[in-house]
Amino acid sequence: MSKPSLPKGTRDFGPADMAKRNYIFGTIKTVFEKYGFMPLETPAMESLQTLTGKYGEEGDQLIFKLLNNGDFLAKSDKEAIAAGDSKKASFSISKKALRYDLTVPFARFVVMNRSEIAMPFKRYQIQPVWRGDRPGKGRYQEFYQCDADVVGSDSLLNEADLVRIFDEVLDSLKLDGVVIKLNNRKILSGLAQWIGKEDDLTNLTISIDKLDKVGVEGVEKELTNRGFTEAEIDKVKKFLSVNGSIEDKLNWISESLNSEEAKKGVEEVREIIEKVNLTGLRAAELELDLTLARGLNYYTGAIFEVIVKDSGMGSICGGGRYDDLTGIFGWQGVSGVGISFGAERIMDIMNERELFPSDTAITTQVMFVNFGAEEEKYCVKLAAELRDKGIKTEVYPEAAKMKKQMTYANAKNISCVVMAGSNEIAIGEVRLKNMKTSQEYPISSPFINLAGSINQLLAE
RNA sequence: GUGAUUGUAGCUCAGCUGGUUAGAGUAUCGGUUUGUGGUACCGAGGGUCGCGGGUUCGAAUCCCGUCUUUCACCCCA
Repeated sequence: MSKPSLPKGTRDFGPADMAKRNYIFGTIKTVFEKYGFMPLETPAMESLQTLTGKYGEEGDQLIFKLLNNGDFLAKSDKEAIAAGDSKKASFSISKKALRYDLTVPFARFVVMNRSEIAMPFKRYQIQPVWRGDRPGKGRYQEFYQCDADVVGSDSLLNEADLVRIFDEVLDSLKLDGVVIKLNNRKILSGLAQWIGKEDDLTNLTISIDKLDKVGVEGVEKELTNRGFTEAEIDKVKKFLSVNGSIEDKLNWISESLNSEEAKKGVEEVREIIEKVNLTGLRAAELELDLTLARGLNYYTGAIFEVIVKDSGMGSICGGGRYDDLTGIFGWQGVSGVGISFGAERIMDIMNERELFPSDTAITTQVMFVNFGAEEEKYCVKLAAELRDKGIKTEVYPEAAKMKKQMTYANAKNISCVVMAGSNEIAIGEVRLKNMKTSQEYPISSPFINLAGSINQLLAE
């Protein structure tokens, strides 16, 4: 019991991990800001009331609730406890909970600040969220989301910009084989109408969404289990088998589905693609994937998902348009569209492909060997000079054995070591050692020349 | 939430069907080398064998519970 440990599904981020995370987050942030998004942060905890009921039955159970401070038992709902009603009882002992995603706190923020916000409002938010889910590979109870949303604008220019953001971020990170998948919820509603199941859109989309995982037979089985008839399933299969160019697919839908809703979806897709094509994309491929459904029910228009070919990984980004984001907080009719980057998965792929530049790791560039009290004074002054010139510098803090100091420099991957002992100081020079090649150079007038020599050496 | 799986030194792992003082490699520290790291040799420290209970003369080893890890399903980022 004496050894400390982390709670399940959480991690520490050491200096090496932090360097990588900062690199990814920095890239995302830069691109978001380039497109006019502004930063927002909300508290780690929200009122339990704000969060419950927003994520469905299952989601509610995954919310981390915070116990009230003080004598919470005194004010607890004894009846509910006696009756074994955990859910009811929990409200009497918990008023706050950790945020479960960034979208609901954002909606809360928009509603609370509606008089001050200039619409359309574009914000981005990069913060951790918490879910009491069972952890697994690439799944944690605490993880970061990187969201960008636009609310208060129905224009499809927003969708096109978000597609460009996907492209620009992932291209900046040097990821190859990026495919941005696009679909429209209205097309899926049209499909549901066509087969006469407009009331059962949820079951339909959940089943279709699994296509790339379980294949056509799997989807067939899913639909059967969810109470679809053979005739209905045949229509779904026909829909799933449509292929060809984007234009071919869109034409098939307009002609075959005979649904106003679907036609509207087709028009939206055409317009988004047209607007994206005004500039084109740097590297990513834009694809119309009619089977893309995404589990989240609140999407009402465009939906996006981004994958990396040959990564063996699911989607790394997602997003879509939702009408009425703020309706749950009593402000109807505010439409929004947003995207989210899956930073952990992006990091996994980049690690696998070794895409992190070597200089992302933050380390000292120069270390001064400490020979004793007098020499130390000299080195501290010289080190200050180097720091003023932007060189990451440290003086070894004690006059330990040289071997120990060199081992430290080596372990920390410091590329230059400066030695200034009494002999060198007496004749007005220091020795600069290149740790990669073991070569040493005498530097005279170090207060003038040392920084230049180091920069030259670091540039090699 | 369901079914499996894992836990022994800082790290990676041995430890046969229960039997004295639980091992190795690596890392750390010290020395060979008191102004020179990444190689070599010598030596040292470091473990309530995940935690709790049970069976037994005796448990790292068997049984039960619990926590943690990993994997599939469910769901998701």
